[in-house]
Amino acid sequence: MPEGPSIAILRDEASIFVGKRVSRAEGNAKIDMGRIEGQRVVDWRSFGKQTLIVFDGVYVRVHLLMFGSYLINERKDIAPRLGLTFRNGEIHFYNCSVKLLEGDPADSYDWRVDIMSDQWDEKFVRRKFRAMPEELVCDALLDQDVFAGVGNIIKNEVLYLCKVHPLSLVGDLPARKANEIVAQARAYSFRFLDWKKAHVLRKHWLVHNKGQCPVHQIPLSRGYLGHRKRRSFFCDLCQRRYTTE
DNA sequence: TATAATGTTTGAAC
DNA sequence: AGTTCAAACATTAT
Repeated sequence: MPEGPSIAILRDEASIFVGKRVSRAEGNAKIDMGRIEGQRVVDWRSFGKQTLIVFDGVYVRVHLLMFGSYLINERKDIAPRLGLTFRNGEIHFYNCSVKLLEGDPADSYDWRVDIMSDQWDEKFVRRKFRAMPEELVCDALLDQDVFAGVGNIIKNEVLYLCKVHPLSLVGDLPARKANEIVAQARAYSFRFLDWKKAHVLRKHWLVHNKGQCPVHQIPLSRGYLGHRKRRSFFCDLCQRRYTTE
C-alpha cells in the first residue's frame, strides 16, 4: 500500500474531513484519544509515507508501514488502530503506527524533500543527494531524509529508467546522471500516482517483481542489495555500474 | 500452504 | 561510542 503517491491519494480522499470536528476518536493505538476528541481538523497533510492529521497545537502521525490500510466510510472486521468519526463520515486505520505529537508539523518536516509536495525543491534535493557520495544509489533512493516518499518499487523502476546499476556509488555518478535520477524520482512518482488511481499500477512495472528485461528479454538480476537489504531487480545489460575507474 | 513483501523503530550485541 | 543486527508489528498475494 504505502509509498508516497499512495499516501497522497489518502490525503486527497480525506480532505473532506478538513475543517470538521472529531466527534469520536477510538482504536487500540496507545495515544490519548481525549486529546483530539472534539477538536477540529485544521489540515490533513502528507509527508513522504506519513499522514499528518493536524489539529490546533497537536497532530496525529500515521505510518502505514508495510501492511497498514485504511477505509473511509467502511469498516473491516478487525479492530482499528485508529478510528475518527466526523459529522460527514469516518475513517479507520488498521495495522499501522500511530503517534500523537505536540506542536506544529511545519516545525518538524521539510517539504522540500517530499517527492509529492508542491514545495519539492529539485536543487535542494540534488544537493542532498550529492552530499552522500559514499552511499550506494539503491540505499540513497530509500533515504527518507532525501527522497521522502520513495519506496522500493519507485527505487527499482527509477534505476531501470535511468539505466543505473543499483550498486553504483552516488559519488561515482556523473553529475548529469545524478540529476537525472533526482528528476526521474519525481516524475515517476507522479506516474505511479496516476496508475495507482486508475488501479493499473502493477501492469506498468518494468522490472519490479518481473522476471525479464523488457528490452533484452533476458532474465533480470535480483538481490537484497545495500545496507538496507531491500529487493532489487535490474538488468545487467541496460543498467551501468558506475565505478571510479 | 508456505513464503515473502510497497517499512520503520527499537534495543541488544558486538 | 558507533555499528550492526534481529525482533517486532501484522496482512495479503502468489
